[in-house]
Amino acid sequence: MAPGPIDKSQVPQATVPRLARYLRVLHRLESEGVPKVSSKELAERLDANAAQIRKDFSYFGEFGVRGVGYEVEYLIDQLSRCLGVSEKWKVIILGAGKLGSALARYRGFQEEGFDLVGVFDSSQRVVGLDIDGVTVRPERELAEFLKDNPVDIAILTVPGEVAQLVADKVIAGGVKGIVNFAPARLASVDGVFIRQVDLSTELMVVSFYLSKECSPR
Amino acid sequence: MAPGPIDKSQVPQATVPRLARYLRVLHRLESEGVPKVSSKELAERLDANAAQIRKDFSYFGEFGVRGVGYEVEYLIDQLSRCLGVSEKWKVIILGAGKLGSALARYRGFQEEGFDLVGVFDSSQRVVGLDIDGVTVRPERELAEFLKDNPVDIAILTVPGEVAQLVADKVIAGGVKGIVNFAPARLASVDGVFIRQVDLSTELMVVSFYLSKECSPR
DNA sequence: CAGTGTGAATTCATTCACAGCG
DNA sequence: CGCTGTGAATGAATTCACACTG
Repeated sequence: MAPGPIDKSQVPQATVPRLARYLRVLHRLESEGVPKVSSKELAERLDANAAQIRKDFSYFGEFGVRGVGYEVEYLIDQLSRCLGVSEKWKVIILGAGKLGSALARYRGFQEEGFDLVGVFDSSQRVVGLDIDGVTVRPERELAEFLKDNPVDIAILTVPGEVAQLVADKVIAGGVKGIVNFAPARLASVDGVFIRQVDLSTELMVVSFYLSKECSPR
Repeated sequence: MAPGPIDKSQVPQATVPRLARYLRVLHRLESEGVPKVSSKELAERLDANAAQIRKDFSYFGEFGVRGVGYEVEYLIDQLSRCLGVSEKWKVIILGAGKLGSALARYRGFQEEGFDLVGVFDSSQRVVGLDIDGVTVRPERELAEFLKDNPVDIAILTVPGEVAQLVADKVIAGGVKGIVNFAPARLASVDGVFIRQVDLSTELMVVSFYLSKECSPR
């Protein structure tokens, strides 16, 4: 498989977040000094199906050695490249409330090729604050900032009512990817990838499975 | 359909988070004073497929009127009941770092039947702090707290290294649902529902779709 | 021979299309 | 008539099972 550049639209959508999880486990294995791993061992760590893991890899190439398994370091390199995390992405965070500043400090982002270059907020109360070395800027400077500093990805942690407004601004400024934590569906735009993350939905999913039955009426 | 209590294991897993999103849109419609809505109108608001929405509802009952549509208020009641959010769930948050306290303050949780009854942290630096009326308790008091105050759902916002440890403690204390924000897969336990939420995975998914191709080697 | 890579089989999810009802 | 509710058709994702290789 994979005799040349891969067409990403051929990769099942469900595969993509799994690749990220494989990568995390592999990093852990690497830090434990484990040199190689089989799909079966990976599957146990992830409680997943070994065939699923192999198939997921197969969309991108042949990364293993038959009868042996996968070399951890090599597999990390390959998956990182496939996921695009070996490139350096410029990221900004819109909204420096609790969630925004939690994300700004989150180490996982910085470690995986995401370079936080700005945090913006419209409230005077937080503008000027320093979050782990990044100063919170006033939102009215956003458009100008984007002119001078091309940004790839915007993380939206603004209130739902202004999410679409802010999204429009960053898209106008050339941002090509958005992770939206605001509880508001954003209008889709050609050439811009939008990922919706819904914290309260997660709680409701848990409550669904906890409430034992659902008697009608 | 649905002549009696519904068997939740019959409901497609993909349906559950969608119900939560339907509910949010319906609440918005309600606050706009809209009395009824068709599956087509809902679909437009959500950019989803109208048949999908009707089918999702059909797992739980017949909520609409043929030729007319759905009464907004009635539908909210029904879906809330199906999702279990009309029950009152006792929730604790483990880990009062930035993310934990962001979630503690998040209004959406409180509004939808989730009652935050405690926040715990192991660090002296945050124990005793007040987060919107809830005091951060020392984690060593967790087991005792759970004995006196039954808790349904635990939100884990602790570092990945201690996530399993903390999860074991809350499960021992009778918690039946966990939303885990720590980047660590938790061992599954019978009778305990665990939902993994992965913030850095979301960023990687975006980076995947942004990086235009993935040339091998 | 152990473990990958992958067609084929299966399961799960979405969408279509229309009968049936208010 | 218009819109729901739902079997049937399609499509996507997962799992099986085994040929193949180092």
